[in-house]
Amino acid sequence: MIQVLVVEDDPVAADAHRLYVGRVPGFTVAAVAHSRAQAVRALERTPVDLLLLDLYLPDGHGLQLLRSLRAAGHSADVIAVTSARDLAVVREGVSLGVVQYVLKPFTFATLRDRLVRYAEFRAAAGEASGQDEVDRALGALRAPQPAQLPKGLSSPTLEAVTRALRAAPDGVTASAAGEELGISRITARRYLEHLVTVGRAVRSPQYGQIGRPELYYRWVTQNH
Amino acid sequence: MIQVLVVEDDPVAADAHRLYVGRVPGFTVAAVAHSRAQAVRALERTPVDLLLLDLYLPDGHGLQLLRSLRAAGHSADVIAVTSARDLAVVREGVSLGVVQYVLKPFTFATLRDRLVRYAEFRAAAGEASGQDEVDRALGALRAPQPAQLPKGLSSPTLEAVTRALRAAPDGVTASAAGEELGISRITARRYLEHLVTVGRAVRSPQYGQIGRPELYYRWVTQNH
DNA sequence: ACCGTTGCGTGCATTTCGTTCATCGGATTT
DNA sequence: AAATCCGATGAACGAAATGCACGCAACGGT
Repeated sequence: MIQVLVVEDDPVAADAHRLYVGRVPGFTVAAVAHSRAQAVRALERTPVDLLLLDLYLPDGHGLQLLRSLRAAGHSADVIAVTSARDLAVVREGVSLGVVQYVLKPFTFATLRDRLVRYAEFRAAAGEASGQDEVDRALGALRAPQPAQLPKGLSSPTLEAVTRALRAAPDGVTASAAGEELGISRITARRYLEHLVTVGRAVRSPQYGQIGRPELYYRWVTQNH
Repeated sequence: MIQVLVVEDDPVAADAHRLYVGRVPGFTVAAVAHSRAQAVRALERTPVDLLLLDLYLPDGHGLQLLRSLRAAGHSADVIAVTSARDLAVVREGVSLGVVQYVLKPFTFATLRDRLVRYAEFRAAAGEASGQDEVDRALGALRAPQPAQLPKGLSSPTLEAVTRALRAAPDGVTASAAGEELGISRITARRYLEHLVTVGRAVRSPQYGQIGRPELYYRWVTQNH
């Protein structure tokens, strides 16, 4: 369970953040702080893995808090949650170890996405076999999430494909999905691939027969 | 011009890094340090935007240097250049503001790619209009290194074979690997041979029974 | 020296993938 | 109302990844 410290001066927003984090499986809110001083105290009292940090605090800037944190040797990770849109602040944050930067106002889906990505990154352990594995671990953090449906995809078809995929516990091939839905293999593949890039499906080759292996798409159950 | 401090104990490697960085337009080597102490002195003398930091130093770990750097309020960015493959170190580095992680040994193309991406990220300025723009700035640091596989090889299969190989401390034959993964001996052999040419595996014949000796493939743990 | 045995290595058939391009219908503009 | 554009789909066509078949190489035994 990842212990989270929510740092946010606005009581209403702080409460919302607390609720949001609590709704994401694998995360718990260890404490809520409304100022820099409170955050420091909370960090002394309880072990914290992750800070959800607003940058505008009544008694100082969030980056200052972060700097003193690092100076004290604390290595908690940080997701900056702020309305600061200055890219210089983003850069500064990165050099202080900010792993994600979420602009206010944000939806629950956005925050959840970032938290899940962070959990993925955090779960990486052991030895990396090569550069690619290291890159994948880092990439989990920084891959942007395309909010809207890419060009060429329509939501009714996406829903149909999603339904067909979820109904098949052992996965489906693009051809099978297409045949079942009365659409072409090409279209089915487009939507299945979309689901893969969004992280809702995984694909794995199925060997055995002669010829090129078939690609099976499987729905990935979101919750832990 | 981005001022770079190369920190690397091995004089040969340090020189190579110096030359590499110098060859990338927009980057200049401000100084070269062969130890933690030298690095600290160099940082006091000259302004530095970016550290090319080896993590194994004769007088301390690179992450220690980084921690003291942050404590001093220095906000230079860091690209870790090391043979340390422990993903825990990668995580620790991220929380200290490491923006890129390049495994040794690396080619000039790899380093150049990372430097160019970093320059892109650094060039971002002004106000972000929305979350997507922030994500794009951060995404510049992400490395979608396609890791160009030779024709005829697919990455899922390669991963599967790699896993099977790493799981067998005494090595495997192509036939055994194939049977375990549900692929043919031929395919297994293809991927194992690829791993040999890339240097991640070695093969050695196993005599003893009647007939032609079996070829055992063994994972090679790559340290320093 | 020869022979049987066993597994390696490669040309080739096979099947599917992935991409480019044309089509079609609806929305938007003139 | 005509013309135009754009977004979604499918057809066709290489290319790609795999397994089969077969020849050959490397060993122990006689």
